[in-house]
Amino acid sequence: MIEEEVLSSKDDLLKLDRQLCFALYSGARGIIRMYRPILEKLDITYPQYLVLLVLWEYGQMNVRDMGEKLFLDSGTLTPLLKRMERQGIVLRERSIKDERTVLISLTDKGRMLKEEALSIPLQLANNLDIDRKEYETLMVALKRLIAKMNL
Amino acid sequence: MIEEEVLSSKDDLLKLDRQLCFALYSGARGIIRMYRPILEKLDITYPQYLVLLVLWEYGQMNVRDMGEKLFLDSGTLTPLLKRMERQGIVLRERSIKDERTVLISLTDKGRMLKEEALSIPLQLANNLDIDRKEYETLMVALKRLIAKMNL
DNA sequence: AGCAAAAATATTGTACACAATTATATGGAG
DNA sequence: CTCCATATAATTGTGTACAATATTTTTGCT
Repeated sequence: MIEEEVLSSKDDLLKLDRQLCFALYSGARGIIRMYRPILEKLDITYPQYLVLLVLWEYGQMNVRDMGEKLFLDSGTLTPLLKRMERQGIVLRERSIKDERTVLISLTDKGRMLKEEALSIPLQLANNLDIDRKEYETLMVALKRLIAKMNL
Repeated sequence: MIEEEVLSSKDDLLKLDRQLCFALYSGARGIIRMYRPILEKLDITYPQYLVLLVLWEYGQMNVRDMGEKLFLDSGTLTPLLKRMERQGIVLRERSIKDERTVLISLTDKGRMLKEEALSIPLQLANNLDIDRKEYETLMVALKRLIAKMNL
């Protein structure tokens, strides 16, 4: 009996239930799923929402800096930003100072979306039924983890 | 001064730094990025690794049950499992009892991969430099959150 | 038995992610 | 001033995610 437990303990490390990464992975997908119906009303996806968050907070920015904020590369951002440009919520223009860079900025439509977005954080918090303390605890733990990764 | 702070507090809710979802999203991607070089040696991706974890733990299973374990639908799983079949690590066969279902099982190659995978959890824990306690705390918090989502 | 509804998987189409490569522009060494 | 290493985006190719739809099989009902 005891031997059996000892023997099985190595296998336990591979149980799905014990995987921190799977908890993160499914947690992220789950919460993005909760954003979906809300963001659909603004006709944007979650990664597009992240781009807007950055632009609302910092204003005009080139692709590289945007990528540093979101941990995304040009392979992901270029087509994503082109879609947002087609929808008329951002502008993409080559910098005159440095023709290598492309500056991303908000259109009036993009700026106006912020008004509609102001209520989103609260909606999410309500839907998740999470209190301020639990929120902060999880946030701190996640940031400690992220800090340890070589992003 | 005070007014300004009050006025800006609403905006703060939209700051990237305050988004639990972004922390989850980038944390998940960051940790999957740490798995990549390790899983590359086994010639599998992270979602494929999850499929193997399920099969190693539970044995043969149909697509629906696999999807319930991983929160993935057939639209994602079917092509993923076909790729794994081409690589010779799983078998896909229509059930005789119920021709609607497709049973997924491990090949010898798939079973043998488990031996190589046994060291992965420890490698990850080391690379992340996370201790048992912090690990458990984060795990509990994440599971509480996931339980509140309607997956 | 016969048939409509439900169940399981597959397919189609869109949108990320990301590695690897390409194309263009800049800046500095000689 | 020229050339070359570096920097920045874009492109290409592969692999997920997921909504919506289609296909096939089973089940429940009369």
